[in-house]
Amino acid sequence: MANPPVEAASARRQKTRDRLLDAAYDVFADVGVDAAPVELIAERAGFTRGAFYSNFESKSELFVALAERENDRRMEQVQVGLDTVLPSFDGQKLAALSTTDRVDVITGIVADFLALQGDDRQWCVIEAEFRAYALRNVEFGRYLVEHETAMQTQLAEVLERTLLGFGQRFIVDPIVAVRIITTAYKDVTVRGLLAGSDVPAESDSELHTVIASVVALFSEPTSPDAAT
Amino acid sequence: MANPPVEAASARRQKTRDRLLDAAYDVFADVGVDAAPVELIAERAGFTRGAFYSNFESKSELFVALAERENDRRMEQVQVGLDTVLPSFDGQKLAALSTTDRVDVITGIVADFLALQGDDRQWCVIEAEFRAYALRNVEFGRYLVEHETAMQTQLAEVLERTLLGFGQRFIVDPIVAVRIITTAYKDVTVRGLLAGSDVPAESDSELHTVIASVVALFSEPTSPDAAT
DNA sequence: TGTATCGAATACATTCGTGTATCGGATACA
DNA sequence: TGTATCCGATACACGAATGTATTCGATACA
Repeated sequence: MANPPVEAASARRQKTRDRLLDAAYDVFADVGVDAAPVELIAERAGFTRGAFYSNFESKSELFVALAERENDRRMEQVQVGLDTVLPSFDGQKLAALSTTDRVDVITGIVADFLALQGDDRQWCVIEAEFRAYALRNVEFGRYLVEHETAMQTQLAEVLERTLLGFGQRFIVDPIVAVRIITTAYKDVTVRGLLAGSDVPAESDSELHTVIASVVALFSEPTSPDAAT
Repeated sequence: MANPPVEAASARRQKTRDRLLDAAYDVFADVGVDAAPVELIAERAGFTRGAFYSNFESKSELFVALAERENDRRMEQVQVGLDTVLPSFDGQKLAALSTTDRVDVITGIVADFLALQGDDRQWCVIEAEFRAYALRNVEFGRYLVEHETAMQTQLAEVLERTLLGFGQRFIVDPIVAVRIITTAYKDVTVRGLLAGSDVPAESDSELHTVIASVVALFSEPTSPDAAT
């Protein structure tokens, strides 16, 4: 699944490849992967089918390439995002914050993280396509789980470090806590989209409840006397 | 969306309609909705395309009909399932159970409920298709949210009643708690499918953790002195 | 300036899916 | 037993999408 291009393509070639991938992203979000004609993708990129078949063997090859590009991008974004956000926390005296403020901090991190990971309409649609495809293709399924696990591991580390700043630590596998939070977040986001882009207020409060609860529940003071 | 057939079809007609829907269920799960040719559906039902077009105007009409049939079926299953399960609890002295046993009871109810709601491979694939389609079709999106909300409301009521048997009650909107549980459940189920039908043990324990935690966190004793 | 190469456009053959119009057989009913 | 009706099968016409083979233009390089 992770095959870097062996022969480095020319700059020009790379550019049209990218434009085709950009177009595919749009088209897939608009009409779905299966329903998307190669011609529409090429056309929206400003090319003809000739260019497409000169750059990709088939639509499925492009699909996989797109998945890898998008997933890699978001993984990078998350990593650099964390590198810039985290230092500003580590130095502070997080321990001095009130419980409410702590939850706000966590909520902020999670929201930032998940925004980096992508929460716009198009990406949600694409992700749904990925998921549906993955359920019908074992190899892609494994790849997707791997990617998602990597993302969740990232967030888990951040939360662990932040909790540590509070003098807290998880009492369950942090990745489980992260999964609860992220799936809840996705659920709220998607429901908002499905319902027709209203009820943003309710969504926010729901999210806050979830995050606050998970954090409160799954953590305990690090002071040794509180341990089981 | 909810248009019952005005003119009652003949028994024969209804039968072929059902067989076509059954076939569509399989085919959609196998190759996806968009990629499914009408011919394949008809053929797998033991008919030709002629029968299909005699019974449905188009594939999208069949798609909607299928969604409604499956959703309605599961809603019914859940309702009758609850009617048979609940009485056996209400009479018991649930309050006498230990905390661990209580969690087991809740977990059992949730597992039963979600199994009724459907957790086999095919249904998961179909649901993913529904979701992807819903994100591209406002009307269907609203319908789907409505259905899911109805299901969640059912489970919420059950859990509320059961907690009451424990002398507990939710301190947040029960439907929010239910959503956390169900999305976590779905997540675990789908990840299991994607990873290749192994790790069932790990999945179970993860689920148990989630359910136990949510229940423990979002409820409090009903005794008035414990209220905020 | 000439030439070779690379990359996208074009044209074409073909396959695939759709939808419709018509046919044929079974069933119901007199 | 005859006849009408219902319903699925068959045949056909059309459009859409694919993939490939070839052409054409631009850029790189001598």
